[in-house]
Order: sequence, then structure tokens, then C-alpha cells
Amino acid sequence: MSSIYQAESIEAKWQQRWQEDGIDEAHESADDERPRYYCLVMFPYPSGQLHMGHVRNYCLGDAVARYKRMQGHNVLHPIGWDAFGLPAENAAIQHKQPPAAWTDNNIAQMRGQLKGLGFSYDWSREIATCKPDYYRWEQWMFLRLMEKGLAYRAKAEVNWCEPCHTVLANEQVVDGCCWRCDTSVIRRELSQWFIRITDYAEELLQDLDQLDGWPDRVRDMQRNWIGRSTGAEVRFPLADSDGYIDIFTTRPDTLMGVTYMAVAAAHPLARQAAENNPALAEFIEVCSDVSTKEADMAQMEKKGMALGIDAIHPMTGERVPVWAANFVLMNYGTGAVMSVPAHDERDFDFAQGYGLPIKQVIQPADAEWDMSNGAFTDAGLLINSGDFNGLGSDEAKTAIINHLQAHDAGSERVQYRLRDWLVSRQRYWGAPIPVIHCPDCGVVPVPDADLPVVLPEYLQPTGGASPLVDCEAFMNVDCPRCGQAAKREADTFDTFMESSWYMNRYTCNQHQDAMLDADAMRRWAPVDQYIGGVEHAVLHLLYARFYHKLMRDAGLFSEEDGGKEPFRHLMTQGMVLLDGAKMSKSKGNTVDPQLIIDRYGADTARLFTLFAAPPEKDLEWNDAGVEGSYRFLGRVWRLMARGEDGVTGKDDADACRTMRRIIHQSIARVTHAFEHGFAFNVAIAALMELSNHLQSFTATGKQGQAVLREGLEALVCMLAPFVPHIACECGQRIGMETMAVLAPWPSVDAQALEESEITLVVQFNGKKRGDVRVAKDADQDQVMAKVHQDEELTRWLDGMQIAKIILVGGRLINNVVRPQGFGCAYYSPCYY
RNA sequence: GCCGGAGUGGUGAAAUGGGUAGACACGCUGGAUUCAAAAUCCAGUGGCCUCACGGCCGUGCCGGUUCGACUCCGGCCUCCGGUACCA
Repeated sequence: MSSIYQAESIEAKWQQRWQEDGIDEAHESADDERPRYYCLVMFPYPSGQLHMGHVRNYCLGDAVARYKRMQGHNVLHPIGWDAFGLPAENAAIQHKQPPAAWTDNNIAQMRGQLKGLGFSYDWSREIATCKPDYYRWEQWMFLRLMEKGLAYRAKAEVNWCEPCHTVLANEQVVDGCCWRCDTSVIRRELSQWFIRITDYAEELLQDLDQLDGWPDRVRDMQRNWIGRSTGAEVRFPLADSDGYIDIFTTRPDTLMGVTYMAVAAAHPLARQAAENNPALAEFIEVCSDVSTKEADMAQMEKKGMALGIDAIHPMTGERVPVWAANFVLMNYGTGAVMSVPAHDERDFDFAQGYGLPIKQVIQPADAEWDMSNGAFTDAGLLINSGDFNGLGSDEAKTAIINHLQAHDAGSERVQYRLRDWLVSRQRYWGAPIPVIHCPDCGVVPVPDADLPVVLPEYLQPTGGASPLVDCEAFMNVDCPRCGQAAKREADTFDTFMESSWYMNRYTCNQHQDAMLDADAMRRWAPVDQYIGGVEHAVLHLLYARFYHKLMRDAGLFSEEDGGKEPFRHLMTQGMVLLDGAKMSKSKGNTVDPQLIIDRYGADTARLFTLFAAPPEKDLEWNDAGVEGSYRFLGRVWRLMARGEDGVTGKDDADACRTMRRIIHQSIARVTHAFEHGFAFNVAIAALMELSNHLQSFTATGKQGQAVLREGLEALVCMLAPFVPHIACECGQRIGMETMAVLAPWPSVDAQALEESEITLVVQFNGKKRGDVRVAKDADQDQVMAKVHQDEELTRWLDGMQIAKIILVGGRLINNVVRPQGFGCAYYSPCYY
């Protein structure tokens, strides 16, 4: 046994041993009575190399999975590859090699890196989403969604990214730019495939309330994204024709203050009016050109132009002019608004700019409002509103909606910000959308029997349009309905489709008969602990929740078996930073995990990422810190030699008792970290302290050796979830019977925690002035007797009288003192 | 604007059913070991005052509650994240 810690040989040895013994596989057998636990980390895109973000994510997951195993759980801890996506196409262009080969290579490379880090994955569950036996079920599901009308094709104004040469879903537009390449997206009108996530908006919103294992931050982000608002839909008939304008408002109480209407430039009424109005046509043209980035729109000057038509106010029957305005969005609500300048800042600005009338209908409950101050946007009391005068805003909303409903002019309405999920992409390296375009039959779904629609893997992308379009072998097909020559859909699915259901496929990755195996879902789903980056808060994490519900509603599992939600607990880890900035290839500020592994070993890399910061916070990379983690492992390694000392000297009963107390306090602290909030940085600090104490433990008699051994074993076991290789090697070295990673988690001996004598802090007026040793359950008089024996402490009583004494059991005693003769003295015992 | 979260030493951070502020580490300083270095080990390390004993101050700012506040309450400031002409 080497006296020097040599990570490389230790790690290779144990990785091989774990693999041979198959200790990381999840057990399906019904005989296995252990409670099941499903620990999942966000699977990686196979870019070719792990980055530090991956390493951090997987170190956290592995610590949880290993801890749960040691606690006696049957753990499912799978890994796979989110293998479709644009980088493969770009790499293919660069290397003149089809994306499939590049992707397979990368997977092999990264699989080797993950194994080299010693993560305890059940490799028999590995999936790659680019394989037909995976994506065929996605195609199958899409056909079910088409049958239900939940998947549909529609012409709409969509986000287009020119460099990526494809459309994007709303969730994939970040600050007006493409989430992947950061280029400004432009708006284009195209026919695309959508999935009706808006049908599930209410359930997705409601169920957030029960996700108490999720960070509030993520839940709030999803609530914001879904953006529910309640109000009314109101119909304004046109004055001189048969048409009407429907609007949505959250303030029906201000209805009597409407002085004009505003519609989006792209609204049908605006376009119609523009036919005979060149100036208006030009205005509409300008609006559609400008409004690329939503962020810019907020800065834009409010501009508009009258359409030259009037609408009829549904309450008063008055005529109100209709304007086209650049601040009204065609794709929110109905693309038209009622304008109440007195009570909406935006409408107020617009009305002032164009000299439109302002009519106040709400006033503060206890004051007048001066309209020269601008719009009054708070709730208040109704005025100038006929029968509704004197009502409060809330009552008025109900009353006005009731009135509208009675006159068939409007109704209560809930509006969501969430829009349907655009799932088609003009890309090659993705799952083909299983539909066929027939000149006569139109869009025809591919029959189930013809699934999967296999993506030809040999094509060479060029960077522009997808090579699928020109691939006749793929494109040309007979219409399944009428048999004549037809074309396949050349678009592929958004890659978020694959990552929306992989968590459930892991439970039954070999299942050939269906998308999911209901029995396997009953055994494993939902995921107990999910771990990944917060950047997916409204992307993957929203889609996966939605898709889980779609799968439930397709009858693939019952809510009882698979859960209403796919992820019970969620941990979102912080980013890995270098010099304060997120590590990224484009910025060139990366640290290659492989270099750290090569230099210090996997255990050092694992330890540092867990110790340097609490999981949810950003982690600043620090080479000196890595060095420190390596040194700690060296100290642990050398500490183990003490287990071989044998009985060399005398025992010290007090030292042994103290040492045992520290051992069991450490067990309590580390266990607490796993059970509450995963503060691994603190857990590891506790292990460092334990290690330090064991090193300086001096009792070398028979009892001392037994205590030392107990401490060493506890240390080895508790290190195992974090640094499994060195833990196993140390365990073997000190002669533990079971491999450290298979050992039962140490339990706390409550008796060992008890102390007969404790140190109590002594305060005067809340300030610490010293401490005394007293019996564990000493009462106030006994403590004070000790205090009076201590010269250092009694001098704080010189010339003072004690007004009050507070004894906090086990912690401190506080003497409230004041100068003698100051006020009236009293002495009241006070026990907390 | 609205909704979250966070502000603690030179650095990463501990400590919140109110109870010793700065655990654990990094860095730095000094020492031991060494021909020398690396490695290792020991000691010190919030600021200010003091030869020292010791004292005073100190958790973004201002106030409050309390015997006692990083922790609770009220009012601000700054930073980060989300969202937004959303009607």
C-alpha cells in the first residue's frame, strides 16, 4: 500500500470493480423490498467534451444517488444523450462528415469522461434521442395529438433565426435573440406545426402550487411566463357596417371612460381600411418593418393613425373613433384594445399626442384626482358612469360584466400570455415530423404501421435549407390515403420534444411495444429528485411538465402511477464562473475538466465543485481551491495510516468520550445536509473537521483504537457519496468488510452526543465576557455560583446590580446589570 | 414598473423555530523540516486603540421590537435573475 495518494491508479481500479459488480444498476425485481428512489440529472447534449457545468450537475446528482443507496434505497440513476440539434449540423459542415457519425463519436468520448469521473449511472438504461427506437414514440405521440386536435398546422407570424435557418418557439427567444446563437430574430409569416400547450395553461399554472419541492424562483418564472390575467371580453359594433371589434380588458370598471379604440397594424380592420388609404397603408408597412425585437418596442414612440371608422360604445351607444396603433400587439388577446386614457398611462400618452378626449370615470376613494398629473391607474370609486356611479372598482367589474352579458355584448374572460408551442424546425438533424403532403388529400398523417419515419443519416448539410428537401429517397412517398405520389414533411421536431419525455423513457428504455411501460412507470415515476441548470426554468422544465400531462392523457400511465407532475423535487444549480463570467467557449474562459482530472484525479474535481459553494449559488472557479481539495484528500489518505497503529499507549477516557461525541455530531451534521437542502459545502466542512480531530486524537490504548476505528469508518462512509474512489480504497485499507460505497450510512448514537459537563457562555447585557464549565442540567443558581468563582467575570459585577438573569439551556447565561442604585432592583429567575 | 433572490473578513463561505458572528477552506505572515526546493507539519490572521492585560467597533443604510438581532418588523440603497406598451 502506497504511502502517497495516487488518484489515477485508485480510480481506475475501483471504476472497473464497480462495473464488474454491477452495483449501480437499478433493480426491477418485485422481490427487492427496498424503497425506490429516482434521481435524475439533466442529460447532456453530446458536444464532444464535458464542461464544468456538466461536472457540477453530475457531482451533485451522484452524491444524492450514492447517499440514497447507502440509506438502503433501490436507486434509479440513469444517463443519456440529448443527441439531436444544430451543432451537429454545423460540425458536419466543418468536418465534411454526416452529423450521425460526429454525434456517435462525441457520445463515445463523453461516455468515457463520465465513466472516468466515477458517476454511478445505470449504463444499461442509456438512451440517445437521435436513434429511431427512441424518436419513433415521439412520432407516435404526435399522431395521437393530431387526432385530438392538440397538434395543428397554422399560418402565423413566427420567430425566424436567419443564421440557424429555422423558426423558434417563443420560449427560445431570449431578449429578442435566438437562445442558441444570440442573433436578433425576425418576424415572418409561415405555416408551421404547433402543439396546444395553451389548452393546458390553467393546469400547468395550478399544479405549480403543489410543487413544493421546487425552488420558488422557478415556480414564479413559470407563473410569469404563463401570465394569467382575468377581465372581460367586450364587443364593440362598428358604426357604419356589420362588423365589430372584440377586445380584452382587465379593467371593465373603466369601460365608461372609453374615448377611442386601438387595433394592431396587422389587424384585419386596419388592413381593410388601408385599401383606400395610401397613408394608412404606409403606416402599417412601417409598423410591420420596425417591430422586430419586443425589447425595442418598449422604447418606441407611441404612434397611430385613425382608420376613419367609428365603433359604437356598447353601454352609451356613443361613437368612438378606431385607430391603428403601433403599441397594440396582434398576437396577444384579440389584437385590439379599448382605450381609457384617464386610467391607463399608455392610452393617456397616446390621447395627449393625438388630441383625443380624456374622460375620468374612476376617482380615489378619499380625494379628487387632477388629470394634469396623468392617468389614475389605481382602483377607486366610479364617477361619470351612470348607474354604476359610487361603486368600487371590484364591485363595478362584476356589475359591468353582468350588464354586458345580459345584453350579449361581452363576458368574463381569462387571458394567458402563454402561446402555443411551435414545434417544427427547418433543420435536418432532428426527428422527422410524421406527416405526408398529398396534392389532393392535403396533410395526411403517416399510419402507425409505417413508423418510425427514419431520418436518413448519410446526408451532408450545407448550412442553408435542410438537405432533406432535396433527398428524393426520403421525400417521395405514396399518399397513404389515395395512393398517388406525395411528399413527406421536410421539417423536423424541435429538439425540446425529445427532452420532454426522456425522464419517463428511462424507466423502460428497452420497451419495444409502446412509448412507456405502465408497470415501470408505477415502479419509478415520478422523478424524486431532478437536478440541472436554472436556464431551463421556462424551456425544458415547462415543456416536460406539459408533455407529462399529454402522456397521461394519452393513457400511457395513470396519474396515480406516474404522478401528476414529472419531477417531485427540483434543485437548480448555479453556474460555474471564471473571473466572474460564465464559462463559455465563445468567450474563451473555460477550464477543461479533463485537465483537472488528469492532474489531480476525479475525486479532487468532484470534491472541489461540491465544496466551493452551496449548490444553488454560482461557483467561482479557483485553481488554488482545487489544490486545497487535493491536499485534503492527501490528509485523509495519510490519516488512514493511524488505523494501522495498533495499541501503543495508554487510554484517556475523557478524550475517547469527546472523540466519540465529535464523530456522532459529524454524522448528524452530514446526514442533515443530505436530508435538508443539500448543503454539501457544509457537509464537507464537517468531514474536514472530523478528519482534523481524528488526526489530533491522542488516546492510543485499546479503547482509543476502537474509537479511532469508529471515526475512520464513519469518515470513509460519509466521504463515499462525494469522493467514492478514495473512500473505497481507504475502506479497504483499514479493513472494512463492505466496499465503502455499499456500506450502510452511519447512524447517530444519541448517547454519544450527551455531555455531562458543558461550556456555557456568560454574557453581561448581551455581550460575551467569558464562559464557565457547568453540569449539563445546571440551574441558574448553580451557574451563577460558577460565575462568582471567576475573577475575570465578577469584575463585570463591580458596582453593578443584577436586574435580571436569562439562562438559555445549553447555550448561555445573560446577566442584565445596571449601576447600583439605578432604578429598583429585582432578581427574577427566568428559564427559557 | 411588477415578481423573485441576494448584500457578512483580503477571497469562497458558515451560523436564521432570535442566543458565542466569521465554522471549514483559500490566500497571506511567521516558524519547523531541508544543503536547497517541493511536499508536509505548527502558530497567527475582521477593523481600530493598547507595550501588554484588555477594550471599543463590526453582518448594505436608517429606524424599531427585545435581556439579546446576520436572523423579526417598518422605511430606503445596491446588485443579480425573470417579466413587460400584455390591454
